[in-house]
Amino acid sequence: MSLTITDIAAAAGVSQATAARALGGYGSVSEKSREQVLTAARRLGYHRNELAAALVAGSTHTVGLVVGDIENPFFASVVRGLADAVEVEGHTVLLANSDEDVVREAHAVDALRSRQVDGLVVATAATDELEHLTTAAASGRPVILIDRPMPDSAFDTVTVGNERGAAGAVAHLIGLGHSRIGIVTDDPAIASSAERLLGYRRAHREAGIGIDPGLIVEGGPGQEDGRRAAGALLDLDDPPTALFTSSNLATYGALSAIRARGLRIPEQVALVGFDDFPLADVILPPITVVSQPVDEIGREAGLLLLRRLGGDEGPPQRIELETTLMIRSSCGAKEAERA
Amino acid sequence: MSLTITDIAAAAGVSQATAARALGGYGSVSEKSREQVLTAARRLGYHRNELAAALVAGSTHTVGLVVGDIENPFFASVVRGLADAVEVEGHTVLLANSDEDVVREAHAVDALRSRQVDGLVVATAATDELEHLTTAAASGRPVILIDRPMPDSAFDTVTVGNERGAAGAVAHLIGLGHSRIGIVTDDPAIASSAERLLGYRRAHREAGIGIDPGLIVEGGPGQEDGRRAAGALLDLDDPPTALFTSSNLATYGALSAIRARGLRIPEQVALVGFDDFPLADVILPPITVVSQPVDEIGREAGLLLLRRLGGDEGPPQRIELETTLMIRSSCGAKEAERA
DNA sequence: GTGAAAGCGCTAACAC
DNA sequence: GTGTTAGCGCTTTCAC
Repeated sequence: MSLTITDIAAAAGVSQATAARALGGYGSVSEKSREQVLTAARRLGYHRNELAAALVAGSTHTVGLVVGDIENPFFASVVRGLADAVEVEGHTVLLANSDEDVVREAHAVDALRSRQVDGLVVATAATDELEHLTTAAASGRPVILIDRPMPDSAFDTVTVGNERGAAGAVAHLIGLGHSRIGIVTDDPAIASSAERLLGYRRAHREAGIGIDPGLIVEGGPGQEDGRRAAGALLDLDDPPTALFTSSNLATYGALSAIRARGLRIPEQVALVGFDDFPLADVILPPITVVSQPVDEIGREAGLLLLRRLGGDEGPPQRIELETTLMIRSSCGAKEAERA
Repeated sequence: MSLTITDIAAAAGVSQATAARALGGYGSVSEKSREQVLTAARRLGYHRNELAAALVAGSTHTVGLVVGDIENPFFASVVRGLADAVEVEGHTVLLANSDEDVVREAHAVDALRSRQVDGLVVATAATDELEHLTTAAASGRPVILIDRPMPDSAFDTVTVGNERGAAGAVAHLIGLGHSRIGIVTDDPAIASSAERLLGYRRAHREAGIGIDPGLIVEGGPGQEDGRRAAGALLDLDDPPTALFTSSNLATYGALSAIRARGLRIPEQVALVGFDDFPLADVILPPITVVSQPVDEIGREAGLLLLRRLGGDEGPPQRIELETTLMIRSSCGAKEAERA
């Protein structure tokens, strides 16, 4: 259907192998035949079939990425970071959504593997049923886990300091005088969410403040989950004076719940979110967040993957990136208090 | 390296061809050998190599998508819509960013084509140099253009009623008493942006209001461009009383410029944006926007692509989706005025 | 229904 | 430096 190397070889008057060498840039070809082949290729509009090349060479120059939801700005940035990082080496990203569902994730991994991706980057929704990931890794393809830590696994991971970041945010709230702080968690089965809850607890412990279990509410992956959870917190008889939301969509939901009740931020309820988001510094009031180096997560995963593809056989890497507390105005911190 | 059909065939005690038929679900296989093959495959953990299959069958079950910027929520939703639509038929999305640059776009198209995608969906940054797209289409692979109309081309397109939508938004502003309305355009070379400007003009014309050319400012693809452009408008000696922003990132930028100047919306400056965005209805004040059916754009493109892949040889389709004016509070419209 | 054999477009030995 | 010859893992005739 399309032109093949053989067509170009014929047009250039050389053998198929020589044409392949000239086109592929490997082996040795005389300047003369090189030119002839390249000219013929250009003239006829030849397009290389990477598939055929991959079938024999064993590399598709394609990396698979599985995210929970591409519409989540966090993942969008991860995609961007990964794409930018691997693109410079000629790789392209095959994308799949899991909708935070382990079964769909396994399907996605399968779909990507069957397309022979060189490696896989996945923000897994799994906690224990890692079989689809271990078998993928066992097949010899590097698998890099992002965002959600996997302490006892042999996978390379790129994560952020969830516990430390969360603890810092909650400590900030406590420092501002809050002692009843509600937390809207993500799905607690997701390790990053669990770690953020750990940070919440640690900050309380270190400040010598007890935790009212009723102030810990389980959200979920979507904005609506966050809205519901934050709403439940705000509707308590003795509501918290501050909210800590465990993900950007949870923050969206909390914002929505707060607005729906006509509450003023930070006077009536303070708010800190984990993960920065577009407009966070533009809306009124600007929202204080624990900012994650989102692009960098994707970039580091891409770089690590590239290293693995380059033959790095070292022990599992656990890259942990730092978060930054971006103090804006949603907690009532005065300019002077911003360290 | 990985298991092949031949391995399974051997394990099942049948020929490679029979195993392939059982595994591929084509041709005719007896119930007995079928079972044997499938069992062996499951037991050994066989994974089909789609590449090899694609090489002979001619379909990779992969569609290419080129967007300007995956971090733009508009494109993120398009990706989601497309992925969901094609996934049900077993296709996967190969994603590439163009950064709104025609050269990078051409590279992206090349990268996707060489990976033998079955079809291409692209939000092209091109206006006249369509060669990379026409040659792609000429190669027999369906190419669907989204978001940006291409009136004189032979491509299938999925767009929205840009002019109508923009005109409606501006008419809304005029109806509220505004006569000095600034517009922050996207790159005017992009057809959708040009159409939105046309809508802006038409609304003025139909209302019998003259346009001050100084009120038309060119933005760009990013938030920063919008901020700069909106800022220029606001800093005019005789600034507009209302702003119409031509894209969501332009709206972000305008919001930022407005906040930086401490202006109140809508009292000191009204605002309508083209394209809805997360939090638009949650921030204060909620922002009036021309909402596009974003998921549907991707979905329709996916469905159309699937139809083309299914053999539909009909004339170029031009699907134009409707926008909706979401009246919120950023223009000062009273509840009563909301039709 | 099943097997043998050819071939998709390419890379990679291996001779010359 | 260049051509010949094998495959990569699969689908697809074509006999049987």
